[in-house]
Amino acid sequence: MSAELSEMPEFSPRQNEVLEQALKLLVDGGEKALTTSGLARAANCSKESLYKWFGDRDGLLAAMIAHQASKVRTFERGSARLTPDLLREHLETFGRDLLEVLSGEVSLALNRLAIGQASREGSKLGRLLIEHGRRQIDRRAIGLMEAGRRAGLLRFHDADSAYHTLYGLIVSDLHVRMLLGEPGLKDNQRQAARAVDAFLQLHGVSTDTGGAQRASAGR
Amino acid sequence: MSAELSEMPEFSPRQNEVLEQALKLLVDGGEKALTTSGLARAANCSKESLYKWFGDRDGLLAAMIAHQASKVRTFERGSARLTPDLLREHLETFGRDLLEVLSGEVSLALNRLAIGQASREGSKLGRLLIEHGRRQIDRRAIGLMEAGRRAGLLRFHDADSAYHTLYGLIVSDLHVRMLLGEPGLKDNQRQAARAVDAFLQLHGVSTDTGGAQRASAGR
DNA sequence: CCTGTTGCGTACCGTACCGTACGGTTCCTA
DNA sequence: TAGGAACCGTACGGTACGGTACGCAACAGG
Repeated sequence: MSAELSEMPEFSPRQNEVLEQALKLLVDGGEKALTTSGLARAANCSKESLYKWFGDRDGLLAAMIAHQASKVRTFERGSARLTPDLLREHLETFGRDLLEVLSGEVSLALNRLAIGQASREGSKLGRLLIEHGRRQIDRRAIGLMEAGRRAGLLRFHDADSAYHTLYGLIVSDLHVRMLLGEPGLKDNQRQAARAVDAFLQLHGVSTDTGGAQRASAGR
Repeated sequence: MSAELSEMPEFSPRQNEVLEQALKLLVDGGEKALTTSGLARAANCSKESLYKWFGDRDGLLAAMIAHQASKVRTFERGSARLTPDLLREHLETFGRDLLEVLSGEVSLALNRLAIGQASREGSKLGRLLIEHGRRQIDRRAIGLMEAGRRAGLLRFHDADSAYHTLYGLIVSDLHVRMLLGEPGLKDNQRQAARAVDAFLQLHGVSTDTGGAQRASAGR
């Protein structure tokens, strides 16, 4: 689908290469490790080029976010005739993908960066990250919600609200904990399955999909 | 109750005064604004004293977390004979308090600080923050869970897991969004009520507490 | 009154980083 | 082949911060 293809600043291959190096530096060294000199050295380019291309250090950071977001395209499902089991499967896949993305090294590093800068500058990076990084996955989920309702499998007043419920059930406080440095889950699939069970118990139609509830073991 | 009164480093009144100033600087300037010189100037003390008292800049940050945590004592409810309505009320109060704490300026600033430092140094601050800032509130919630089960009002296999479900329903992605700079909710009470509704639908006993479900409007 | 302690104010040092400038090299184009 | 643009590597200036050292005032006890 790809309604509007976002403002497309898009960078040259060489610039993308540099941005990739920048992400690498950021991931395994934190913001402190991402210096213009260090990036120039690591990427075999000159500082002058960095400032010519990205204008500013903040411009570099914004470019990194745009670059990373451009890599995480999520496909809108063609959605061939939803069945209860198919809906559950799509929801679980969504949950697993969400956890996978949120626990990714690059995502964590960028979120840490934006959060660190959130105090000053009116949280420009934060808004950028929410816009670019979130819109895609939100769209996918809400599409799924409404497809489920159209198929008579889900029941809710507000798709956005239902989506936030699903999100909370899947992620809980895990995202913040990982941002603070705790390790992620061992089994994202299991967590997604449990969350979807609960979600369907809340918003699924009474004819439950495939055998009441599943196993629900401890965290 | 206050079982163990935590390791009690505890600081002198003068030191607490300085720590308070440090929090103030951190809150409305971010980490960049919290410099030793700036703190010395703002708190009318000398840098030498800062280093004598806290040893290090990281020591200062840790002291700030400990100091803030020492202010947020949460009372264990005496829990006089739980009724369904009382349980719901306690859960909603817990949810509102949780949202209130998480959206507090100081909490956000400290979380941002710890998250910014999470990459380097093995996320020492992050662990500190989770330990000091979270244990109290976790205890309170889990106590509530188990009291509810003992009274035959809640049904779950694992109190910890149920608590995380409640947490996710209450907070969803709001915490991260606020950390990124977005404003909080207008009505925490409403959000708490909706979360508790869903939670009781999942883990409450069939005899629902007072009239099926309440209103559930859009976010 | 003398002396030791505590803490304030400030000057200072080394370092690191942002941003710019300059010389040299490669590659494209006329 | 000549000219120019883009880029690399590096060096430099300005600034700011962490941490230390020194001078001085207030105050306690003998």
